[in-house]
Amino acid sequence: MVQFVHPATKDITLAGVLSALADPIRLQIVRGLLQESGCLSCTAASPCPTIAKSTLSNHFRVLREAGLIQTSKKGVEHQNAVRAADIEARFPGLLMAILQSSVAEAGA
Amino acid sequence: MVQFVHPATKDITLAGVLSALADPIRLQIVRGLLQESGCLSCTAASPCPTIAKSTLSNHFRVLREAGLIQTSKKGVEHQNAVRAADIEARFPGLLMAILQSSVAEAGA
DNA sequence: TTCAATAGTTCGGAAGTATGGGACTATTGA
DNA sequence: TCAATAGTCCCATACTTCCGAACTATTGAA
Repeated sequence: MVQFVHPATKDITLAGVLSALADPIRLQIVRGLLQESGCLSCTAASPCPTIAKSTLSNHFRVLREAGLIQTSKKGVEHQNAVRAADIEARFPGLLMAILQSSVAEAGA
Repeated sequence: MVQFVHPATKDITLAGVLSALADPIRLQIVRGLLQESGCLSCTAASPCPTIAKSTLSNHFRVLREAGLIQTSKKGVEHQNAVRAADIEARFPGLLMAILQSSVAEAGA
């Protein structure tokens, strides 16, 4: 049975998006989610295995509250997906610009 | 006599840019600087007169360290300018996307 | 049904960060 | 030389972030 949990924020704010993605770990989580067809459990989406579970949970909470991801629960796992369409509707071009900058930085 | 002070960061990082602009006051400072032909003193660029001088000074330090602005000293005032070309060279499209999102948010 | 395993959340303390008041520096103009 | 102005520096308080430990919820097996 799949059910939505932790309903994501209704109103996505710019400050929320920027401060959420200002953290390199959260940015990598979002990048990972978009690459992997957009659905991963929390631990699977972790960019670094040494991060404490509680810290990771906190990062996902921040991403949810910023309206960047939506989480549904399937069995014991949580499935996380980027709300790409909602973000694009609210702030056209923003997410892509940030992700491209992230690629540019990694490539440098 | 004009002289450069507080040399701005050499390497502009994405995390630095995002966390600097995640603060609404700093984002408004950058918007204000770009509107007013890009040069304003610290107090003139303050979006809100009730902010403490020390807090404002701190915001400008963050913007400088993120590489977003350059500060030169002319007499008793500091002149601040957005390093638009440097930012564009490092992260094409990023600053414009953020500023347009800011306008979109304010208009909503 | 009971028990263990797994996935996340919540709590609390330690460490880091932001805010603003007051003292300080530097420049100008009287 | 003195007062005024623009910013910076320092410090105390308040707020965040990180992690370990305890907790909840779901599944699957004995």
